[in-house]
Amino acid sequence: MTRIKEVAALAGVSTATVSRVLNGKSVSPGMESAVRRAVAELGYTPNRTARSLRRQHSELIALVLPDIENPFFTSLARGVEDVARAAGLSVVLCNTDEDVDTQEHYLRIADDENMAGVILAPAGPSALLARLAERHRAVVVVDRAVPDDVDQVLFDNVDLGRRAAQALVDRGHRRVACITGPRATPTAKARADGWREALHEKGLPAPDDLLVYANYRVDGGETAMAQLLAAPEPPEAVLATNNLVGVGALRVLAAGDGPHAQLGIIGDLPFVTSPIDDTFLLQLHPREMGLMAARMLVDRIRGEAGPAQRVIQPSRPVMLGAPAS
Amino acid sequence: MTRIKEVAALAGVSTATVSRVLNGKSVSPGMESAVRRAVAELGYTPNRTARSLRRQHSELIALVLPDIENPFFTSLARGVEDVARAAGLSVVLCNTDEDVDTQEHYLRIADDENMAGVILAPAGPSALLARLAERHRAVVVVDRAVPDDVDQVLFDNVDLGRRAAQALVDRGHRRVACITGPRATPTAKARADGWREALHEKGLPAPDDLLVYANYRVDGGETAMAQLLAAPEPPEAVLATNNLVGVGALRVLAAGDGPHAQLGIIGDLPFVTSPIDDTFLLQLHPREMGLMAARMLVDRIRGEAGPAQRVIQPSRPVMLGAPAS
DNA sequence: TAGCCTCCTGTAATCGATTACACCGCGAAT
DNA sequence: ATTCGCGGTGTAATCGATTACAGGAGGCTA
Repeated sequence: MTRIKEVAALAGVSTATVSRVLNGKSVSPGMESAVRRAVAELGYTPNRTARSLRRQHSELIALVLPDIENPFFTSLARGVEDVARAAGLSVVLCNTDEDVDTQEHYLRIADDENMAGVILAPAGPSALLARLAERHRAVVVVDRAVPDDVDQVLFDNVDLGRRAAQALVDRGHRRVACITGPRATPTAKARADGWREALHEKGLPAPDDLLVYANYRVDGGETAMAQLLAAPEPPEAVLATNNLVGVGALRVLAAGDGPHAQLGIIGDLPFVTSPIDDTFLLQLHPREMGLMAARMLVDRIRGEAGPAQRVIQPSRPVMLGAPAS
Repeated sequence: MTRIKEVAALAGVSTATVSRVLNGKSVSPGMESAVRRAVAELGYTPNRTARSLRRQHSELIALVLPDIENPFFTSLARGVEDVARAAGLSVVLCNTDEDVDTQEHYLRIADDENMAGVILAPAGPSALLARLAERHRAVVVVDRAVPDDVDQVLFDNVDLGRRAAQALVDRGHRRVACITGPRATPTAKARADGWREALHEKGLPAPDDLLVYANYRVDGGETAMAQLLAAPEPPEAVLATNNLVGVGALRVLAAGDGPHAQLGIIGDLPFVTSPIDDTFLLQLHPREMGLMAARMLVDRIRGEAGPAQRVIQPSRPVMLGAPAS
């Protein structure tokens, strides 16, 4: 591989001058063109490890996600990637599998690699996160709130739950169930809280047997939906609070060997193949969330000061197909 | 952040000794325990940038993919990630969007960052790939063959196409269409070749109007399927040669306002929500492919010599639900 | 007891870039 | 004509680890 010394030798200048040309510092025109010619001839690109060591930060950002197989997070990753690429940064993708230790492991690596910044969708509370933020490393948290004083891009989860449940009630349903994520997940709890509030506001009961905590995956949605439909008095409508759970619920409905129920889903419904005319979708935009988070991160990396921001990402209610009679 | 000097000072030894303890070189028991105590007390972890510079390679591997939103590739990524993590490596995920220039850009970065290795699902021919391999950097190509002399993990695409088409013919269909990927994609062409061979072997015609080239995405499958079903003499069965195209085809069938056709899909059918009783699935295992590729890469990083390997990944035919009458 | 070998240990070189600092030359100001 | 200032340049320090090399202590052999 070519080194800066060889470029300097070929151009007949010092390494300092080569470096200055490549970093846009002022250099006399004659030398500049000599350097550029040498760079082109040798196909030189600077070694990023050496640069990172000297500059004390690399051109990498870490994107730490709970589940890279969930399309919600891959869309988010896509958004981050697009902004990062435009800013000359590369994305290191880390999968925590919802495990806090793994999360801490990757945050530590991000630190030890002198990465320029971190975007984290937390699997749980993190001690390292606060330390990173304190030493003013660029950090943005997405999707799930943390108490720390860092930039965050979030949904208003209570509001999401409320609006989705309201939409189902407004279609005339009185027994509206809710399938949400694990009890320990604040996001899941908040959306369920919204569901409960909406029912109460409409003067409807929200009994415990209409609320099911499931894992936030397809099989969780399947199990929960089957359980709800098998009840002595099945619900008229069901709210699934995330996209994978929604897919599971849709599968059970599509199998069609139980009572029917209208479905509401909070999420982005990727790769659905069944007709979903009668489904209410409160659409989230993970890609936009990723774009926003990455922009904020890039601003911080560029040195933007100021207090930590909390950005609430909007969502869009969509009715798919014709409403139920 | 803690530096090795501070650890050395606290333990009362030289930095060399600290480094040796951390890298498992022999050190006297007394010093070793003193160093370990100091490391624990300060919470020291070595700076990876400095280590990479000295060792001439980092603990990162690049995974360069054409489309991180395609579940096929996210499953593959998941497999790579699992092996990498176990080997102490982190994965840098790069999305080429099927663009060769972007691909070269990322390969160059992998080189400039002194990454330990690269796993590439090529969007097209690459000049850098050969150069990396020549300088015996660890490289593994997945999913799409390249002519270069590097390790590859592939499917036998002609065979996949043939077996899937055979299965549809064996169910009694005579007009079997094929939706494959872009004409320029060798994988797409190979699977279509297999389809053609199967029909010919069965003494059936494989006319051009039964072969549709689509983009390898959901909308490509939708358009192609709609086109096939709208033909004056629609096919009795349709083979979709990748999972996203299959999703698109399924959507059109599920909408149900055209003639019916039996579907065959080569892929891994993620997140499908419609009943797919009558669908033949030739199941691919991208996660296994990722595991295998990462294992081969790790072996190479550890210094394994020997000629470049070509591993053919198996697939499993699955009939979903009851066969058509 | 002298000579050698082994095993640790510390000092300093090294990886490859960026950049602080010193210095040089030239034009402007006095 | 001297001084000052300034833009441009090169030399060498620097980032933080790993590791080549030199040297010292101790055990073993002759």
